[in-house]
Amino acid sequence: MSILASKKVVTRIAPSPTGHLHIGTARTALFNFLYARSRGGMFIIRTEDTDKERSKPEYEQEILDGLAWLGLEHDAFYRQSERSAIYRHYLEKIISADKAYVSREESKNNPGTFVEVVRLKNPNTTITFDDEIRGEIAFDTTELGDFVIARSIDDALYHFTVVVDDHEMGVTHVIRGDDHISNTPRQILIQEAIGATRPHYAHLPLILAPDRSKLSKRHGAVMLDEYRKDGFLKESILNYLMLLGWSPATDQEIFTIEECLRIFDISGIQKGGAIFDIEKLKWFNREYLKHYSDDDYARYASEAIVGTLTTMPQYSDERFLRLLPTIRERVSTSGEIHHACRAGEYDYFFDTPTVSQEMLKWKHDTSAHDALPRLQHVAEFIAQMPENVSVEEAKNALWNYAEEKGKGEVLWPLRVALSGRERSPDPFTLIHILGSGESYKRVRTACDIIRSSE
RNA sequence: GGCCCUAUCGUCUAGUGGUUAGGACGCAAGGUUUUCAUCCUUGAAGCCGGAGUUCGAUUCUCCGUAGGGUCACCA
Repeated sequence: MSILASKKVVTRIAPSPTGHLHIGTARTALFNFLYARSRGGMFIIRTEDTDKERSKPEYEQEILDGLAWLGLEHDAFYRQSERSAIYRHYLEKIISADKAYVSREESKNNPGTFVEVVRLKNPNTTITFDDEIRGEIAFDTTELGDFVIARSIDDALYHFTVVVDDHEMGVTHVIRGDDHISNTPRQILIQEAIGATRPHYAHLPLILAPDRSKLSKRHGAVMLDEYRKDGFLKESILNYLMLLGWSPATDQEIFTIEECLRIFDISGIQKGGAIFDIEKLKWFNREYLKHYSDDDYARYASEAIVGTLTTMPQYSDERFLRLLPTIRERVSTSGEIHHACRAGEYDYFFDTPTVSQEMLKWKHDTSAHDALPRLQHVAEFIAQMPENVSVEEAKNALWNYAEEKGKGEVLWPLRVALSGRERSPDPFTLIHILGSGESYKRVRTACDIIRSSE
């Protein structure tokens, strides 16, 4: 093993706190985290806040919170705004080595005023680097010219600070988005000027919108926080992001973070960009939610329901707890529960529904009156059930009668009488959730409605 | 436009110089003790195009085409 290969791996995520935590930043962080951790290395977070105008502390906080929520723990944290002395040191060093120079010119930001920017002396060579994902990439740097690396001796710019920091922090692997490929040659030029060793580069394919352009706000939710608020679990997000642009070369799709750590390798990273598919993310979320205990799911769901129902069920409300399995098999996220509640989807479990005659008909060419004797009979069965009747008990009590009279003839009007809806869980489940007393009342009400039309 | 990158079902992907090109999401049909959902089964759906190398290219090479990224005193 060579000296270089045995060197401790150091990776970093270098977000600029100029906006919310983007889902793509989260994925880049994940890959950096996995690569470092799977090799016993270090994972650094470095806030690149050299743009004083656009950088905001609250964005930095959100980024840190988001990554912590995902469980991507870092070994070190740096803030570029606190490192200007270091940048100045390197700037002075390369200026005196005649590899960069101060140039007095008219400010582009403030026309009319003059500033002393620092420009790198471009040796005008062709830079070739080996990308771990794409192989060899060559650039002719002539067209870059003597580009600006600092607004002033005390105010270094992005390309310069990145190179100095990666060098100072011993970063061995720069794993970042595809959009940085064209930045790489100029950063290598700076490395050579300050005498830094070149790190390994791995440029990740971008996360794309459905139209194959770079995923951005106009495509909908791109912030990690939005998914978090919608009730996506960190496990689902991590698992989905992991498989977006990376493959283990097996059919396995569900991974714990420990498994990811064991099998992750750069060689499995795709070259082409990957479209973000919310449907697949939802599927992952359902999968992970399946492992929740009833109690955990109750907590998860009740948070989404707060304030959405006309009659607010308490966490301890028995009826609400009995309803949960039904909700669970119908939604992917707590956000969906929230929307369904707001749309009144679950109101009939807590408030008496309005039952229409038309809907009580099993077949359109029949009359609602045909349902009357069935419902009256069913009401008698229900009257004999215990209040906390189970789904099985309800079914056993009614099944023979339903078979005898025709399942649709009995079960359809019963289900409508209980729910007031075209679509709902089956009547036995409804009786169980509502309780036999409430169920009896609703069936009697439906009978009254039919009679009142005569 | 210059430079750079990419190309297997709609989407995420596996894979090979000779395969019935595999899986997952989604979709469709059928079934699971009426509807919805769940679950099960089945199905439709793909190698961007053209040359070249080769006995044989989805796979290798070149050229197109398409898409994307990037061209700041932002990061």
